[in-house]
Amino acid sequence: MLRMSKLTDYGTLVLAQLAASEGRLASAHQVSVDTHLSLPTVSKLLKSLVRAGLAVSERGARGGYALSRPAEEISAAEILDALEGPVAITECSSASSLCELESSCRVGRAWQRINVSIREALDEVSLADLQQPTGPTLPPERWKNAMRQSIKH
Amino acid sequence: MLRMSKLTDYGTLVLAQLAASEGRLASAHQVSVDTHLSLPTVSKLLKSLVRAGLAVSERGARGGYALSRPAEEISAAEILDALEGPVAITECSSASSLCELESSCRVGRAWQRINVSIREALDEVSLADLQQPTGPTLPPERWKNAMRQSIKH
DNA sequence: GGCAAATAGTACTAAAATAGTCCTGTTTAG
DNA sequence: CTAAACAGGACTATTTTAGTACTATTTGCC
Repeated sequence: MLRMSKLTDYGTLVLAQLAASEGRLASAHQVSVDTHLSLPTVSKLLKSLVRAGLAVSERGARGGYALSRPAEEISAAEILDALEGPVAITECSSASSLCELESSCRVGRAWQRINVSIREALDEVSLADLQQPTGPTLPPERWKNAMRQSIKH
Repeated sequence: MLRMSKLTDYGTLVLAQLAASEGRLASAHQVSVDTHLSLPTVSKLLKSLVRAGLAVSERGARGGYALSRPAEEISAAEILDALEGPVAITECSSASSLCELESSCRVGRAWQRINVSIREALDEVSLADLQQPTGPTLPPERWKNAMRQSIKH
């Protein structure tokens, strides 16, 4: 269905929460309470985000997490990269013997072009945009459509 | 990793094969041989494609499959819709109680905006484009980059 | 110094989605 | 009437994902 995993979805909430905490450090526990996500899950996500460089941490008592950069400078593409690895529509059309067929390799390349388009779209949206939907809004009809699509199945 | 399923990848090969057969009907067996995919898998895919309206079938001896329309008129978006259901980055940010937090719902909406961008990208590429990579090609460096991304992990 | 509050890292389990196969039925040309 | 071919559904195995638990390390504070 070309969807991102739940963890990535949760991760966005966690990042949004950190963004809302401004300069202060937020503990995993605090984020867990604020987002209504379980502590182990939040903890796991925060660790990944630190490793990916989107968040910074301080250890010990009074420690916690914060964004490594302003929300405006964190793109949706980076969030996906951090939590599900690099965006890649196809897996290079599967290394197997298939690649001996020209047609298959051609197909693989074309999907890669699509991949680039998607990546560009993701690069243009920042965490700040994800928080504040006061940006350029779509006409109601299109919203409804998009919603219906995402709901059924 | 925001990738499409293997079946969708295979499905593209199958469609490309049908496109290559021009007006003639191709049997599932023939497509299986040409694409190097197993017969049951090809068969399953062709059935889905017919149900989705991308291919037409004729039953009985001498029956087989063909595209329902010229390859130029079949978009990548339709292929994904047919084989993995509607493209939807998030699942409406998961129906649960989370939606009571304003922040979460906001986040959900923003992902939907990204969703629309992706869909637009997918609408612009046709099956014919997927077959013939002689379209506007990207500079080598970008290709390499995209490749590296899709290979590792 | 020692305790409590934190993060870091890793390993494991359970659940869900995916891929792949098989079987049984129906259609149709020869 | 038989063989070739599609239609539909059910089932199994594999893989991925989600979620949890455990242990180690760091650091502030009394």
